[in-house]
Amino acid sequence: MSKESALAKSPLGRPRGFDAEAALRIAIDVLWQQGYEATSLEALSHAMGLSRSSFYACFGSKHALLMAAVQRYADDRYATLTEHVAASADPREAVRAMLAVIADVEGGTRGCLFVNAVSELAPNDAELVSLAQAHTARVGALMTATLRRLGCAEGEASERAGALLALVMGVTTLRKTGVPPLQLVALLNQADPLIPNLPLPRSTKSKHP
Amino acid sequence: MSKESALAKSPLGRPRGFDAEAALRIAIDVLWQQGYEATSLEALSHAMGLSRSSFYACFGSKHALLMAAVQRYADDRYATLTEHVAASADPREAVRAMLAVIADVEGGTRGCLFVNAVSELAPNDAELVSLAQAHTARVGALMTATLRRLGCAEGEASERAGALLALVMGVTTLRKTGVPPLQLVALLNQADPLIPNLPLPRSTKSKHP
DNA sequence: TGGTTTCTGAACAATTCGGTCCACAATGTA
DNA sequence: TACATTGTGGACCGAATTGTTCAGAAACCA
Repeated sequence: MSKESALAKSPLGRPRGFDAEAALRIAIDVLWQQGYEATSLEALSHAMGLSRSSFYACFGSKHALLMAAVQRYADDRYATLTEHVAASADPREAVRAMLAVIADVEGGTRGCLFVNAVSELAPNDAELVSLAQAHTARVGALMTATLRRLGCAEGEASERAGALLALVMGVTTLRKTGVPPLQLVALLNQADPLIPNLPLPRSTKSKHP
Repeated sequence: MSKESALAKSPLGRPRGFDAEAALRIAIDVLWQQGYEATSLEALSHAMGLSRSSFYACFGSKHALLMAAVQRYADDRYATLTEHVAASADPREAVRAMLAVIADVEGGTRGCLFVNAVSELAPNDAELVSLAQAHTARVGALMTATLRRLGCAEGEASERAGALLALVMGVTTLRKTGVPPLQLVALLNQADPLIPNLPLPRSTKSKHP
C-alpha cells in the first residue's frame, strides 16, 4: 500500500528498518544457489536478515518473493543487454556481447536464475511461465532487431535469434555440471556462422600474431 | 542384494508382487512432470502403486530413486541416439536425427528430465553432477565422432558437438515456457551451418514449388 | 506341511513446512 | 507530550515432510 509512492510527502509512522532492495538482492542470491523448493522460509528470511513477520509484511509469501526475485533478476539482465547493445558500434559486436552476457561463462556453477526457475517450476507455475514468456520475448526481440541491422530478413532474423538464445541457455545449463569456462568459450565461438555478414569466412577464427 | 541376479536359480520365498521396472518408469514420469523437491514421497509411492515400506525396501530412499530414474532415463535416451546413428546412412542425417531426438520438439511442456534435474539440483547434488558429466560426455563423444565422419578436425568437431548439444538443451528449456513446436523446428534448422559438408550452401532453405 | 522370504498397511517418530497473530517497542507528526 | 502508524521478535498453528518399524498375511520351494 505504501511501497509505491517513493517520493510522497511523509510516510507517517515508523519507517522500515531494513533495505528492501538489499534484502531482495540477497534473496536472489540464495534462490539462485539453492533453488526454490530446496530453500526454506527460515533459511531465506534469516539470510535476508529479517524476521518472519517482516518478511510476510514486505513480500507477501514465499512464491511472491520468488516472482519478485526472478522479475528483478530478469530486469537487471535485460538492462545490461540493452546497455551493451547501445555501447556497441558494430551490430556484430553487439550480438557477441549479448551472447557473452547471457552465457556468462565465468559465472560459476550456479547457472542462470531464470533458466533454473523455469526448469524447476514450469510448466506448473502459471505466473512464472507468464513472466518467462515476457522476458524471452523481449530478449528475443532485441536480438532479432540487432540481427536485422545486419541484413537479415524478418523470419530468418527471429529464427536465428531463437537459435542463439537456445544456445546460450544451454551453455548456462552446461555450466552447472562443471564444464570449464575455456570449453564454453570455444563452444560459444561456434555460433559465429549464425551471425550474418561475417567479414572473415575462414573456417577457423585464428588471429596469427 | 537379490536385485542383481535376474536369472538366478530360485529367489526362494514370496516373489515381489509388483514390476520394479514399471514402477521406475512411472517414477520417471512423475519426477519429470513435477520435479524432485516438489514431489512428495506419498505422491510418488502412490503413483507407483506400492506402499511406503515396499518403496524403501526396493529403492532405498527418495534420492536413490531419483538417481535410478535419471540414470534409466539417460540410458534410454542414449540407446535411442545410438540406434538412430546406426540406422542413418549419411552422417549428416545422423546428426539431424540426434538433434531431433534430444530436442524432442513435440514432447510437450515437460522439457527434458535430465536438464530439469540438473537445473534444479546441480551443483549441490554431487552424485547427480557426476551422473550428468558422464552422460554429457558420452553423448558429446557420439556427436563428435559423427561430426568427424564429416571431415571435422579433432578440436573443431568436439566444439561443434558442444554447441549443438547446448542448442538442443536450450530448446528443451524453451519448450517448458510454451514455445510452439513449429517455432522450435524453424529454430532447430538454424543449426545447419554447424553441420559440415552441407550440399546446399544457400542462405535460405526455401524449396520453391 | 513346514520353512523361508517378502509384501502390505498402518502406525509411529521427529522434524520441518508455510503462514498467522499478537503484544510491545520504535519512530514519525502535530 | 500525546497520538498514530508501523516494524519486530517470538509464540503458535495445523499440516505435511522423510524415514523407520512391526505384526500379520501371502506366496514360493522342498
